[in-house]
Amino acid sequence: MVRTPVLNVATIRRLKAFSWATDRQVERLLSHMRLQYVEKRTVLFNEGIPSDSLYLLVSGVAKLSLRSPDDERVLVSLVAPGELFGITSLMPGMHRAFRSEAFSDCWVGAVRPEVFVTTLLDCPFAEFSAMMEGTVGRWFALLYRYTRFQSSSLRQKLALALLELARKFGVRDARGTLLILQLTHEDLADLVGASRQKVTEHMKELERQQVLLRDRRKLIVHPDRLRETAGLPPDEK
Amino acid sequence: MVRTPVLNVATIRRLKAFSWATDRQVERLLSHMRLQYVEKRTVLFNEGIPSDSLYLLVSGVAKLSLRSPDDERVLVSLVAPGELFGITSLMPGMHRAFRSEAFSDCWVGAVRPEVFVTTLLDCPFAEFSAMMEGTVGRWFALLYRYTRFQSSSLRQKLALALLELARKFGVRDARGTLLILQLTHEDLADLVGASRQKVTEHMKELERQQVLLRDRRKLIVHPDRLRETAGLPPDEK
DNA sequence: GCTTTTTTGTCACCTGGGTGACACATAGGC
DNA sequence: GCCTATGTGTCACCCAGGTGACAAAAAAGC
Repeated sequence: MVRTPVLNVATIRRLKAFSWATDRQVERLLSHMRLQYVEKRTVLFNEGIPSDSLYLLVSGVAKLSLRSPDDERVLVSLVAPGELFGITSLMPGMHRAFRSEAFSDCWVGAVRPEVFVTTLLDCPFAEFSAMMEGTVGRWFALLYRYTRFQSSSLRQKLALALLELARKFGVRDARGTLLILQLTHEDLADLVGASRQKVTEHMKELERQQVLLRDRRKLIVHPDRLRETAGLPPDEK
Repeated sequence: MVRTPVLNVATIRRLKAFSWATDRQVERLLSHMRLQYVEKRTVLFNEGIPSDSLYLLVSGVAKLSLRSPDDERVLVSLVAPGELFGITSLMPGMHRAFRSEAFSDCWVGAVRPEVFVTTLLDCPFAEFSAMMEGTVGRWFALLYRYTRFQSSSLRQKLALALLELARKFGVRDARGTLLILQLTHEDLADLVGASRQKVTEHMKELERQQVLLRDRRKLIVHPDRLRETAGLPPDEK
């Protein structure tokens, strides 16, 4: 039998994440928090599902991970008691980036992100959320790329990096997506953490496979084929 | 001679980052924005310095990078026109995580983060900022670790990962910092993106070098020595 | 245009870390 | 306590990608 932990205002206020909140705020937040016991190895949420709750780890250890195309597991982070997680729920329309499961038996508190924000900050959730997207959205995208890098070959990393560049700097063109950027192979090498020479080799190979082509020093890429070589599902939207 | 770009309310509102703001808000923000021309290769800010401005890239391309201990450069991200960057300024007391320089000639707008937040969200900056730290702070720490991973050997990655774990799960102990966590070598391998076998080898070696020791299945680490093997400066605070 | 500098392409060679395989140690389960 | 499952330690072998070196091609200066 497991004893429900005591979750009172004083306990919460001791956490770094809430040290600046008033008693009233913490009280209100607590009244909206659903506390649940999660047994070791149980999955709390999976990658890709809509992100509609914010979690507070009360006790135990939680784990954020992802499964790469070739089924390698990447352990992104271990969550310590007192930490908030499931943070994608603070950005509009986001899906879970990582899978979360209990690394040990845990007590977890869940709140709706709207309640969390309006309680602690009293400003409309929609605005806060849009603000987050416009500011830390990039961090998130970067984190996503780097976690994927973890279990990728150089070729896949290049494809991943080029996809990101195409999203940011690409314009439609008869032959594909034109990157309006003068990138040297050395820049690409620094971006994917590889040597200049190997990048040259792989870029040549990608050209041969018609995944991309070059017009003088401008790149024209084919996003669909890039997704394929990166080992991603064939376009999500 | 370079012509100053036109920066009016209509232009700004077309950007994704501000699409949800009112004309009044954008107007007010613009009146507080210092516009500057930055020539290619010029450094806008360096890693480690206090973070007191938020930037909007008006035109051109900016670059976020970092220099690892062994002087390898890591290109973290290229910033496209319309994007905000220098986002650490939204978290309390943070220093710049990356160096930013102009990848091409750029026009850049700078605002104080307080003005940015209070104008667009009308809630006190201190609260917003504390909120950011408690929520996306972890993302930031992760991003930081992953960018460092980029140019590290397995040994260094392990040291980096163990340092992070020590910060989260460590308690002082006569012999060092005890990790209150049952971690298998496989967990560590997933965390640093390596094979279980090599992790075993390196852990043994780190034990031999007295960087860490094991008491049954609990780890006791020596943060100073870990920093050293990770190639970090000898403790920042 | 010509010259200098920067990029690209391609070698041959080396090494860190992945893989598979297996013996041994440890920790739970009951 | 014994048995089984899980974790650790250590091989021998292989390969992706790093390194250095150099030639050819493009760009940039002037």
